[in-house]
Amino acid sequence: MAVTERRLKQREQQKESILEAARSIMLKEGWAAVSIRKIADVIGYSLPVVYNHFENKDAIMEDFIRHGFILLGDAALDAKAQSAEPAQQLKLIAKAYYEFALSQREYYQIMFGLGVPNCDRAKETAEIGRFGDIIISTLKQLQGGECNSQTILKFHTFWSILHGLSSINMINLAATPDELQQRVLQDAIQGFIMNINN
Amino acid sequence: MAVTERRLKQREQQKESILEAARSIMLKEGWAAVSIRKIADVIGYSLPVVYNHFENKDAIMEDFIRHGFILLGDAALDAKAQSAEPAQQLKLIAKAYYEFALSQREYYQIMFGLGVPNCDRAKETAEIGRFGDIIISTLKQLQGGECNSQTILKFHTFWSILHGLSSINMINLAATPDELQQRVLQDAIQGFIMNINN
DNA sequence: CTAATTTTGCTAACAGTGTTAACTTTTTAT
DNA sequence: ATAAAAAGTTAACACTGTTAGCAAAATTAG
Repeated sequence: MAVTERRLKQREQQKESILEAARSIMLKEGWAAVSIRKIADVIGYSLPVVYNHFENKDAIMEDFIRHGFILLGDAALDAKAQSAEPAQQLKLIAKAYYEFALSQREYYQIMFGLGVPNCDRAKETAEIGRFGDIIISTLKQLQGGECNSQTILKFHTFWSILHGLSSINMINLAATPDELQQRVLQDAIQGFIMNINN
Repeated sequence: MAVTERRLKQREQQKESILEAARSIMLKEGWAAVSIRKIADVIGYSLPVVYNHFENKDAIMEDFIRHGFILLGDAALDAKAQSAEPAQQLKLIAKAYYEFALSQREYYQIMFGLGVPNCDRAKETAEIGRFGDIIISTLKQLQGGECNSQTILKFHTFWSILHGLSSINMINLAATPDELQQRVLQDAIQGFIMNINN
């Protein structure tokens, strides 16, 4: 029966339209302004329809977190592709990360904000792993191919530098000109790279 | 008239009891569970009384953010006092910062979470400045007393390292043993100090 | 083509939330 | 004692997330 197939397709489209509605509200008014009723209003269905696709509002947010990490991973991949040299790749990834954080504030904030209630499994999704793998593979190349136990720690450090500079800059916005901040970031990454084989 | 003085004192006590109630709820159930009604219930007054002291719920949060930075500043001061050598002071401050972030999760999350709606002036309070000054003064000593334009940038970098490692660790909890994480932090600070006069 | 069944969507409600207006009680000052 | 001011209360408004119960539509079976 092709009918169930069509049904599934329609269901999928409906789900997608829910996410699209939520995304447009979020980008316009912030995540706090996203409500199930507004979503239902935008997609032209009544309120409980949303619950056919998402168990609760948090589930929608988790979807956004996943999507955010896909976008971030894509940005990292694009950056990495612009060079063949691992060290240079890391610098490009750093730049891309910083730009993602500042240009996609809403995404970045729900990805790293207090949205995480209890270090739940939402943070250990495949998408977060993909992002990590992109960077870890680059680190491996820089270290000469082998993946010792230090590599994961180095990744941790690299990510911390990126997140720290990005988020402190988001909080202290306009305190430091963007150009200077970019230099600070590149300096920090340079130091990180030089110290990669300590 | 001593009567108005007594009144002011009672008002102040009432305000303090509101904050105390909010704090106890927050530490037990998280900031999201704090509601005006619960606060009113705990302090034994009706709901609008809270609005005699705080314009809205965000004002209560801002008070917590200020308080959080006082606690963080105190922790930094205590750490700094344990040594007379600036370089060692920075390491101790770093350790204290990390410990504050992990032990006072609720505070740290509202201080740096998505609680910041629009980079409002809430972030440029005296308390945040005090925390910054504690570290900047240490950096100045390390650089030989003068406060050039790089100092503020160095502070920015130092803070970013602390925040990055702390918050990434909060998100990826249990991914890396605490002891290792502490070593990574100290390594990063060591590198920062060695590079202080670049 | 009709009848039964499943799917789909709706209305309405519950239990909360922040916030404010209007009223009552208590306290103070004359 | 009485008028003025302060303090506190109840009750409502406009939202929120979430769910139960019912109506309509689409699909399947006879």
